[in-house]
Amino acid sequence: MVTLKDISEYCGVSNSTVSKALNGQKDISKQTAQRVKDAAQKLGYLPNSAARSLKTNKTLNVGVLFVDKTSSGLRHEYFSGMLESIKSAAESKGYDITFISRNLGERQMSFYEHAKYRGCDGVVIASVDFSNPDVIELVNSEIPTVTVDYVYDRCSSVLSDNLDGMKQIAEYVFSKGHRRVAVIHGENTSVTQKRMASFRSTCKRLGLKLDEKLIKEARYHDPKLSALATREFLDLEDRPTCIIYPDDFSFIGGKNIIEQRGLKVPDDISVIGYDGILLSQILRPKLTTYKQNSVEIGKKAVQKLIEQIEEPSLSIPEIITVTGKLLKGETVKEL
Amino acid sequence: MVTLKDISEYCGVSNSTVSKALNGQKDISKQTAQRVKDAAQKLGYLPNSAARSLKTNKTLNVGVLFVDKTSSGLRHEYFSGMLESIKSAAESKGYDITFISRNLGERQMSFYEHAKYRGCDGVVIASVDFSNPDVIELVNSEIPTVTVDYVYDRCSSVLSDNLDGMKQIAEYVFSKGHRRVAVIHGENTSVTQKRMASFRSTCKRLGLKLDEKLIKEARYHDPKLSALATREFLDLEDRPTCIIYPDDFSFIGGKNIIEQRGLKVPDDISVIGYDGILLSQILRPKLTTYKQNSVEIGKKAVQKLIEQIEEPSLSIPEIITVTGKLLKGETVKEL
DNA sequence: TGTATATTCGAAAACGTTTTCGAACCTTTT
DNA sequence: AAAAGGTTCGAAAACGTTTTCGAATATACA
Repeated sequence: MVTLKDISEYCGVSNSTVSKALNGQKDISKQTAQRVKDAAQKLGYLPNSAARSLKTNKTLNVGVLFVDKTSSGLRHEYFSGMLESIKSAAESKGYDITFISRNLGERQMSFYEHAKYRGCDGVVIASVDFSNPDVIELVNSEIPTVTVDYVYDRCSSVLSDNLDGMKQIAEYVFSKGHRRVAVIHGENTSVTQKRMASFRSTCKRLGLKLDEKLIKEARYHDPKLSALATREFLDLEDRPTCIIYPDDFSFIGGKNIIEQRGLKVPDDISVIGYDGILLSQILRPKLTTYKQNSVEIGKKAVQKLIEQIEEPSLSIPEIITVTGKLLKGETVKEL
Repeated sequence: MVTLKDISEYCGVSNSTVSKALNGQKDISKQTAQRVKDAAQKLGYLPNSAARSLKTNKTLNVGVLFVDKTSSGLRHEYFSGMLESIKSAAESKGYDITFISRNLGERQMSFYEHAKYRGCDGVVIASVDFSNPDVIELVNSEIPTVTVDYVYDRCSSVLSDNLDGMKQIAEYVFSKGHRRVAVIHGENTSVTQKRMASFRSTCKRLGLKLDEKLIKEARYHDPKLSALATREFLDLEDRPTCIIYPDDFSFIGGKNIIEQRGLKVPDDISVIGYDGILLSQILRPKLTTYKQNSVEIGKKAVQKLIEQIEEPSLSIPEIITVTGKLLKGETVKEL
């Protein structure tokens, strides 16, 4: 292994000079700095990150908390897309990313302990149970954190704009003349609450009264439950003219029931999804859906986190909202 | 920060005694060991991994090389599933995982340099361009590596059993009486070569001659290209009775064309996919497909890698093949 | 020329561990 | 009672950096 020492001996200068030259300190003359850099290049020097972070207490490493409670975690395109963008945003800033989990080998540890042990400079928290005490401990610790799609008091967060999403969906559907609009929503989370509040307020604003019978709970990313709800809707004597699904993937469950009944989308019934996954744009008829900007969300989360890490005094907790875009497909009929 | 020193002062013993007690060295008496452990617990001690790995040259950290050449990388369920299982397998052995990329901040570095800088004890390589010189450099370095779905000379690899996969598919299709069977395959990789070799040899073994016109190249995870190929097949005067797709997702492209022509699966034409993604089992009719065991693949890759890390002398390069399973759906008609 | 100021460098301490080796003590054996 | 062996512990070095502070030299100014 090539160390500072090798370079210093090669160049006939001291350890500190080499270190300073390589780190661009300006109390080293141009000439020696260049000489040192050339030697480093020639000898194939790589800094030892362990030694470096032992000294500096920085690791250039951010943790990612991604717990797959329903075990669909990374299989969900919203999250895998976000992860990719977290990864590339972090890389471009010189940070690596490491997954944070609850235990290492036999050793049981909390998320906080794990992050601290691994020396993460900060942690992005996404796709977890935000009521988990372990998560709360991490957020309240001295380690900078940014949450995605959930807001804690003293911690920055990046939110997909669920208010806008549902608003756009509702307005679009209503503008197409639909009045009996059913909604299948996900489990009771803050995301779901926002979407439903947005739906209700949009109805109210437009002076449309909504039928509580047309609202049913299912689960995100669970086509079976959405299929059940769809069946119940179709069984109503006064069935809805449009069904809003909790997400694109869940819609597939509903689609099966609809086709099984011999009904056609959108002629017999209109549907609309949420997420804008690749599949939604491949399906025919093309699915009308609200595309969440998971790439931007991941990017913003990392940017805010790194700002907090590098400028802790200047950076104040902030709530960043990322809006998506209504993708007008072919599944909502003009009435 | 609580360090060894704090514990040693608290207990009135030396640094080394504390270290040895916590690491279970046996030249420390039961009583003092327990006293030290209790103190560590009480003071909330966490070892400093940087200091530890500076000394030991181990990091308990494995790198994952996942380059999204087509940028569909982690969006592909095969890979996101594998990543999840890599993650949990590594965790259960006490290792964290870190993504390895080509550059950190402004600093350009090769994969090898990155892995070395970050001090990875080993690297799992998947979903990359295996002909990339940077990948080859890493594989030939002193850092233990395991590749997925590709074989290098002196490096262990874990392979999804593409020979078995295509064999099972072909045998099944032929057993259902199909004789004009079209194959759409992915870009020219070792995986594709294996699948096609398997298809050809199965034909030969069964004494069926295959029509080269019924073989077309598309790309993995690209429904548009598969749609094109499907159209060409359907335009043939003597069109195939069954189409084998490169993967389940690509099939959706073909499905659109088929339905657009007013044809029905499986009555008018049979189809079969590859991968066994969640979607395939939700679709109606349920897709017949070969489910690759991505979870097992990830797990085996990590196990082999850690074996290599911890027992370098005992561990010899090995090629591990993981078979999948034919999921008999409803898309292949009995002729 | 002498003094003040910049510039350039190096010695040494420090970060928190692990590990070697020897010292001290205790137990057993003869 | 002495020797031999085993057990338990600590001093100190080492891992590869960064950083402080002072020394030495060069430059500027009067």
